Amino acid sequence: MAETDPRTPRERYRAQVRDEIKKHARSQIGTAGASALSLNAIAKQMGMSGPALYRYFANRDELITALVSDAYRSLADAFRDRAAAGAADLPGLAEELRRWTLEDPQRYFLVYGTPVPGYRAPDETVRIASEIMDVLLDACAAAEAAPGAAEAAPGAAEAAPGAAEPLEAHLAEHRAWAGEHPAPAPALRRALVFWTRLHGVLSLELAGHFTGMGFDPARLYAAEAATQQPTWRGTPDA
Amino acid sequence: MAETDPRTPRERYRAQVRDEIKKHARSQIGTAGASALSLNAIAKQMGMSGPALYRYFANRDELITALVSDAYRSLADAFRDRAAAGAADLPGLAEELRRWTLEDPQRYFLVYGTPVPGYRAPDETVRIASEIMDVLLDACAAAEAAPGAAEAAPGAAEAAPGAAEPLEAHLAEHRAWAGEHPAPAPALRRALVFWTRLHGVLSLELAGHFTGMGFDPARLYAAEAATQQPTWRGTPDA
DNA sequence: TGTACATCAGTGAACGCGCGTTCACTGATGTAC
DNA sequence: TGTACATCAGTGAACGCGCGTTCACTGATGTAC
Repeated sequence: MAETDPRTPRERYRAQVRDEIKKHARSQIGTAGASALSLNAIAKQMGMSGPALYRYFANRDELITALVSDAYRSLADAFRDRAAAGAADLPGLAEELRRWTLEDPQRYFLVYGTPVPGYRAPDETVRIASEIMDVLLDACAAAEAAPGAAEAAPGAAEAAPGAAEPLEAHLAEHRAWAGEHPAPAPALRRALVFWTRLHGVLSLELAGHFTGMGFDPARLYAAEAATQQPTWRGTPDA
Repeated sequence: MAETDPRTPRERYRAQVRDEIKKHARSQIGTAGASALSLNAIAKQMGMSGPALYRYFANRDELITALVSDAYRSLADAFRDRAAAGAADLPGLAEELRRWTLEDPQRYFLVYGTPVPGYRAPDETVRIASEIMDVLLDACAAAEAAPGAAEAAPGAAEAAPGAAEPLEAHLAEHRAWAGEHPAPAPALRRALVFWTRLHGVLSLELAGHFTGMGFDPARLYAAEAATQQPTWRGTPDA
């Protein structure tokens, strides 16, 4: 079962220390904020001298880049795994996003938070972001094809009819972000709306804007996640 | 028309310099990020020595506190003014929020962004936040009473019926955040949903997650803002 | 198997820098008689 | 109106600190013959 590791012991050791550095970096970011990352402080936590870290990362920016890439990667993996398990319907993805976020909020900040001061995200992130979007579009295309989607589609049944159609028309003409995905315009709209609604709850929740309000954000999140699910013919939950 | 200013020339001068410090602080935050605020850098920009700022703010934290309070205050004022002008319907408030946000994005970050490292927001902000919520609840209560609200209310007409009612029930039992406001449960729900949907678009937009996607976030925002508006009896926009 | 050499992880000293903040001061502005 | 005094904005030097990063080095680990 355990495949023979082609790496030399030294390479294994390197990878291990690299991971430990990132682990400490993550925990430091978690308590202090994105831009408050100090190489010297990490080294101290690890019982090493500061300059030792330069064996593993060329400089501070490269460490941050690695953290950002890892964060993107972990979300994309979570989505891909869920899709591979056949549970990539919209509520399933919503649940996965929330789980991923709350399990380790600093990851969320790295990907979706206020951009770090002078830092420019690596190009890799663009590619991973579109992987994530692909899973989402698959789910939306499926939802679109489900019975009941046509009549009960939010665009048609939601309040203020007529507000959604122009958006769909606009998206149909500006679908570069969807890449090669063949999702029809209503699915594109569904994906964006789904995505922004979830982030609306999550971002306010993480920024602490619901603390002291008394209600449970998870309920709000679940309700928002459900808005993009086509209506059943039968009764819900039965 | 110009009322006699009861302040002494010295007091006026103090207020003026204080404002100028905050102005430079804001522009510094805007380009660099929330926690990258340096008193010495501000002083240099103003052609003063660093210690001079201590005549106006006891320390760095007090400056940040002032900036945060100002940001909250300016949004509350914008909402209050809009309400006073009789244009505090939900699309109107959505428009105001977007205008306020894009006019000066650092204000948005100060209020709704990733919390600053070790910084604790002043208690004043809680009070101002509830002022904002009050205007929102007024608008939602009005929307709730509008013709068409009952049938076309998002809770009833949106996809996945049955997902909204439990949320309303939960909110009815946890309405501490609504303060004294007599808004009924559906209005509470409407306010929260409206609010989080707008922030979902804004936060992703400001974090740059729509750049390169090709479509216009303003369209998405407008569509989301319209979801909580009750349907007319007649045809929309006509 | 043993020796000679190369690789490379980690150290400690040092660099220049900018930070928040204090302190004793100077000099201008305002106030009281 | 003029003088004496108090107030207070702003300065310059100094503090200790932690930062990212470089450099020459030591000593352990791995490789080649």
